[in-house]
Amino acid sequence: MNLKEFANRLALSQTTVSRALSGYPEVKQATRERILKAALEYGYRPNTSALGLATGRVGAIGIVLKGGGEFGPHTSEFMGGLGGRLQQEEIDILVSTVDSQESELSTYRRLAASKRVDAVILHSPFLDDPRIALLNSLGLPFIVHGRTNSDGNFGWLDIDNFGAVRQSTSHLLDLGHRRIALLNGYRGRIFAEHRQDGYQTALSERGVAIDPALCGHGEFTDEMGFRLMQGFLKLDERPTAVIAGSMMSALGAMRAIRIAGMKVGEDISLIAHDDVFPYISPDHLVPTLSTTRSSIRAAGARIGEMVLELLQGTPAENLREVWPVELVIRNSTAAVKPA
Amino acid sequence: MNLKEFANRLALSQTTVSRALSGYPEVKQATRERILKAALEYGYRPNTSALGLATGRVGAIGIVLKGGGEFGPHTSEFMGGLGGRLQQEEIDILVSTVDSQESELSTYRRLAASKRVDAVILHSPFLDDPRIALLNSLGLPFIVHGRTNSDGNFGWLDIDNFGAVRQSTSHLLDLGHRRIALLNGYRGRIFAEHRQDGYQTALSERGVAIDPALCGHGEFTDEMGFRLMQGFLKLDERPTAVIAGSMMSALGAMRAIRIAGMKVGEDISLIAHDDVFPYISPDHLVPTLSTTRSSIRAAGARIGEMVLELLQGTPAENLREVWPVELVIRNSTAAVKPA
DNA sequence: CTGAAAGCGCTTACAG
DNA sequence: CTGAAAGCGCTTACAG
Repeated sequence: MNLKEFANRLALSQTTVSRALSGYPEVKQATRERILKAALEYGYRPNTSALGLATGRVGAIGIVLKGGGEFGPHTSEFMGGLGGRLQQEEIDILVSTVDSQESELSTYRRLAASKRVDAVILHSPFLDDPRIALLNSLGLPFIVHGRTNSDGNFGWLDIDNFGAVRQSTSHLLDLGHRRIALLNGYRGRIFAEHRQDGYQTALSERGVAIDPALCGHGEFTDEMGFRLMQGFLKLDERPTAVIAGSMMSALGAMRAIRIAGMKVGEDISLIAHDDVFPYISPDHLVPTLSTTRSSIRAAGARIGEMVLELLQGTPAENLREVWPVELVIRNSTAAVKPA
Repeated sequence: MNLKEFANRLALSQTTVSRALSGYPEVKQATRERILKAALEYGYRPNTSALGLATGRVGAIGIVLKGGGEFGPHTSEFMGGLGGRLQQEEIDILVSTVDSQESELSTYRRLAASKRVDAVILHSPFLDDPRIALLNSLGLPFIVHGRTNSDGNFGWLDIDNFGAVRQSTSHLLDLGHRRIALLNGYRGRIFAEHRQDGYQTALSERGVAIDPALCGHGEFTDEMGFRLMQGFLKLDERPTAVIAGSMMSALGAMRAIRIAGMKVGEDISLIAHDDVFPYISPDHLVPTLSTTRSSIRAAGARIGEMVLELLQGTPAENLREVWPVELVIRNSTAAVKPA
């Protein structure tokens, strides 16, 4: 059923019906109520394409994901939060899959030229990120999940990765550890750089030298945590403590430690960054896992809100947030064992 | 830039330009080439909303996810495959988040009434699924990932869950196991019922009684695998073998087994269903893990293709596939230890 | 092979 | 408070 037919049934003009449905003030209360009730009854909804043509707004927010690796648990949780917030305004998420950086850029061009979305969300930014300049030149509104050094006036939300790892490293130093390994993301990604900085800052503050052999880089998966940890354990002088970038890498690291015949929280201390996955809680591991905690789902929800604010006219420079990260001590961390 | 302006620059009519871009045959080859080249140069793309209004096709496929639990690794992999296939036709995935069965149904009504998508993908069907009847009555084309007993003419793709678990159970029986536990999904979901049937059939074939205490139900997560396995290990007569529903539950089960001081592949045999996650390979576990294998990413890609075929007019009854599942023996399965 | 024009289903200035 | 009509940017029957 389209507006014409729906208005006819009510013996009203399309104008009045449209205004009532859009919440415009100049409709008599009684008329509005009658229209709203009928819309529910007949299941009338404006055609999105027509609405998009007439208003320029399509009610969808875009996110571009690399088919290979970016459909993971972090993205899922983030999208759960994002979608949950957008759902309240009946805005959907448009996911475009790409297989390379190049096709990611051309996808933004496509989305902008065809006016397929009202805004996009950029994630996992690099130190200097070409996507920023592109989106600005396309005039496609966006919010960045993370930060970047790239020029441009845009909103973003990031967690304090620097502070998180600085805290966890300091805590391990307090416990007497000096050989502390870091399971980090790939270099070039801002969050990984920030974590590296936090790690190095904490070590430098105590005059502990940095050993590059203790810095691993990879995806935040069980398998990568396992493999990197196995590498650490093979070192002549193995670490006595590890900081894992995610719950997934922590699980992998714990497997490697156990298989090597050692105990987490006794032979090796472990702190993980916890993005708060509903299906894997640090309290239910054995031993319970000390973590730096920040809900990526909550970040997704807040970014959804920021996009809505952006589209309502809030200037991008007012949409910038750094979320603090909390260190939660549990049983996976202990004083270093005397040699 | 819109069509009018683009056509003006080329000194052609909108009609000719539109036809050239849509690949209609009645355009002179030279003209078409000139238009295609210019479109690339100027970055012209038809406005999706206008296209949607004019043609009734919007170039997006919908999928509705429950915000709570359905944004997980299985969904991610599936969507990676789906998106990868649809991307080739520049079709995007529209994700709508909901928080209940009820709001899922009303979301399908919204998507249909507002013509927001060309088709939807239904997943994790129940034995008798109200969504089927709704989508049929809405006239919204759809493909089901999984099967259902619900009436209605629709296409679907499913893996042979019955055969998979029947095979793994039989193999464990061949190895002399009689106490075999099953980490299954929630009852009511078709795939879980099929797996249960495969399990029971294999046991019955050998005259082995079914012990309900050995049948666990839950999400396919590390944590759920861990907790259910801990429960099994506390039984007076513990299982000597376990079939895990996913790699995630297998990892959790392995943790529980190790923490209990036992060895996988010696004290307890383990077979997992492997949906083939790129970041967790059964060959890299210790011990390597025997699995029943079927790529959920490949299923996503094929379902993307099936949706495209459906939209091109292939009758739904020609779009039905059951994929066989392969049992791969590795080192986590061994003959039962003499008591 | 090419073009002028109607129509897709809305919103929104403008008029009353 | 309500309505007639232009316009958003395409596609496509119809005419040539």
